[in-house]
Amino acid sequence: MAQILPDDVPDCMIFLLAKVYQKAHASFTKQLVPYGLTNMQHLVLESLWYKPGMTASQMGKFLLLDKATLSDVLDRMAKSGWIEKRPDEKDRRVLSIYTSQKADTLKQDLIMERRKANEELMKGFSPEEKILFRRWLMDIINTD
Amino acid sequence: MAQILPDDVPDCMIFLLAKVYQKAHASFTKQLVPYGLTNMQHLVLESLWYKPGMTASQMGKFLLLDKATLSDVLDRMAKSGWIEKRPDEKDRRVLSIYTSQKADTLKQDLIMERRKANEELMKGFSPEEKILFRRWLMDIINTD
DNA sequence: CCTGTATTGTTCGTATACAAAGGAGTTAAA
DNA sequence: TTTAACTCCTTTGTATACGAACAATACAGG
Repeated sequence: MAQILPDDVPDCMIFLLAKVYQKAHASFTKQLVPYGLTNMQHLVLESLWYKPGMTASQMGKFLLLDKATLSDVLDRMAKSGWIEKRPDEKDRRVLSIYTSQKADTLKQDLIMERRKANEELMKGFSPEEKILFRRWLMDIINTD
Repeated sequence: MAQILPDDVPDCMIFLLAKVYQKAHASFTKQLVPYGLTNMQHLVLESLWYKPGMTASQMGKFLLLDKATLSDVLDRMAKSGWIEKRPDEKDRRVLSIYTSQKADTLKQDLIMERRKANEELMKGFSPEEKILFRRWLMDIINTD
């Protein structure tokens, strides 16, 4: 266990959160290289498996992401064959998003990779600590 | 307190960490608008107040940031007058970075803004919980 | 039916992020 | 002292992120 951060630096939770996320993100990114997926693209697939046929707008609300961000991500994923955008017949403004066959074939593997990433990240925590830590993160997100 | 995240979504710590960071980042970004600074630029200033005259390379190691990322950030900050890059006379590869007068004038205000952001983010936590939460974040960063 | 308002997704502009490659400078070893 | 290896910073290419402006569409009220 390397001591990367000294203890006497100015106390900044935003910095610590950025670094924890950076670490988790980098680790999961490496895990996903064999699949040719990014972290964000994996997240989109999981969200579609959770709620198939979501519109871009619904997905943005679900994943708390700006529509501009999502627009680019979905565009790349459609081009690389991970998802399909189907125009809605009732409302021609809307695109319903579906996972592709290619994505569905890898579903179990990809879900497993996420579980592995979770375990790796939290491996120093006891089961009780994991639950409390997760609870605290949810609390921060849901506060205000 | 709005319930943004339902409880039955797939368990993904990376997503939760991303959202917690996203929230903290967005909040601090708004706080910094009156100064014309970004979150990252504020971080660079704080690091320079902690260790004046750091080189870009040292700062990258200190802030755990890629040199390519930092190169752009420092360039923008030099152009907008927040920092000064001074070539090192001993080693001409190196640039020593110093805060500008303009930055130093606002030092106390800017440090106060960070403190305020910390408090706001952790306002639902007891003092003991804050300490434990911070400890856990540091542990994750320092593990491996 | 028609007009003002709201919503959906795209595009633009700016700022992170980081891998990889490149140019300039330094150092160590032969 | 020459060269191989290393270090520092920049540049390029790709992927997030998000505010703002926009075109197309939908809808509510008059």
